[in-house]
Amino acid sequence: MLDIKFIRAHPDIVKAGAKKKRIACDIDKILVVDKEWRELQVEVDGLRQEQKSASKLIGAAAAADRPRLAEEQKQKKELLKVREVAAELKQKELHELLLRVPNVPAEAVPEGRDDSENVEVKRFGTPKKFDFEPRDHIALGEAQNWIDVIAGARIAGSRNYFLKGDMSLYEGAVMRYALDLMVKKGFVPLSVPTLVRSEIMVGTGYFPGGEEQAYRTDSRDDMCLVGTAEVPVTALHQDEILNLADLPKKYVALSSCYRREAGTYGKDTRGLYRVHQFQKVEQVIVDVADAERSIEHHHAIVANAEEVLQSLELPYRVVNVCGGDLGQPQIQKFDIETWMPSRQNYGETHSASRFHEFQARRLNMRYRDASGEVRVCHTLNNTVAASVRMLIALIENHQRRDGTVYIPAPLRPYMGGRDSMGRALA
RNA sequence: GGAGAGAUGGCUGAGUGGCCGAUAGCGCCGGCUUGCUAAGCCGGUGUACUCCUCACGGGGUACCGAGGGUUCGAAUCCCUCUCUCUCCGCCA
Repeated sequence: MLDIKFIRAHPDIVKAGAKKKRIACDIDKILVVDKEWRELQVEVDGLRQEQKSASKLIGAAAAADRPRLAEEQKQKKELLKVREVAAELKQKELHELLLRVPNVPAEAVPEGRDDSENVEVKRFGTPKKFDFEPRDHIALGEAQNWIDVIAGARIAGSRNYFLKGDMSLYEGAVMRYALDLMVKKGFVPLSVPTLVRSEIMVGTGYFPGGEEQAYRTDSRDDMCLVGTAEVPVTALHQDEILNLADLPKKYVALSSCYRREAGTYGKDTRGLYRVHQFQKVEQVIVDVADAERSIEHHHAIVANAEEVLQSLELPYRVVNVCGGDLGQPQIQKFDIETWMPSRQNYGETHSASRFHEFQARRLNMRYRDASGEVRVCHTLNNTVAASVRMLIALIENHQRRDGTVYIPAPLRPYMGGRDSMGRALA
């Protein structure tokens, strides 16, 4: 959420930002509602003041006079009540409008309509040329009895799956490797709730707007399954005023992630590229409101993810996501796309977002700066490793002619020291 | 799931209808004092919104878990909800 004061002072910047993101947003209406609300609030405050001072006089008055004075005061309550209700409704209207104002994208965000206009900023490694016809992860997984999408669909519907045998272990290996790497870098590991209140989804910027993408329980509980550990981790310090000395907060969390993938029928239907549930290790940083530092953090969390991919010998590229492909909350986003032979293309495996104070303001997450002033924090996050997409990249890129799969060195300790898995196929 | 107790400022903890945005202690900040790793004394110390002011600063309103209600007036009384604790039951 943007600061209403910022919108008042710089409506043109906010409008230009929304335009760059291709998000419709009526800023002029917000300014009108804001003005109306403030006028009502001033009136209500004045009426309350009168009412309070009158009440004090009644308290001080002789007992005999009180009933008469109270009766007089009762008459005056009506106007106050009417104006209070009006001010409250107006404030609510303003708040709901503000929740939908997109964050202003950074200068460095390229212009563009959709992901086809994202700008590649880095490429690492070279897609391997196979001297045999490589299998895609499904063919390989089914042949090795590692993946069962038929059973997944039977048990849980389409876009669900079972990982079996070594693939189940391999998923754990990748996750644990990613987690351990981040802990070595000083990130504090967290185990988090994945079923959260709706207000947390609002606080992190997923609602309003993203309701269709989240699984929700029925009205008995009205809870939401998170699509990423970013949600509970970022919200950990909701409503707190943090100590400057404790910042930055760096967290890493492994969690299950749940996504409805509404509106994706017919897209990525084969295989495990787009699924409803997966495992992910996520990195989150909460720090002071300093744009330069946030940019440094942004580059650092991208570098952390690159380190994972490089050490696992996977070719990838980094793209600077264009305005039209940015979500409402981000000020800038870098996606990392890893080479996937079955797609003959790079596929998104990581997403590094910088939010400025957008999330922290919604979550009311603040800190006291060196001068004692209370300020809203900045937040960032990035994937470290997301399970099925990483597994796709790993087994497709590292497959051999005979159907066995090479295990990169960092994962071997987590796989009983083996450098290969799978049996030779005919 | 049943019964009971509770939720107050950074922390501890008073406060059962007006003198309470809130006693006190701790912590923190500033100053004074004493030559001795520390103590004492004095003062200050919440957040948000808003109005006035170029500004320094000042005024107003709201907030005692959340939301409603009663009342001229609510931290205090009533209702609902959330959370915490204790006991019982059930259970991974």
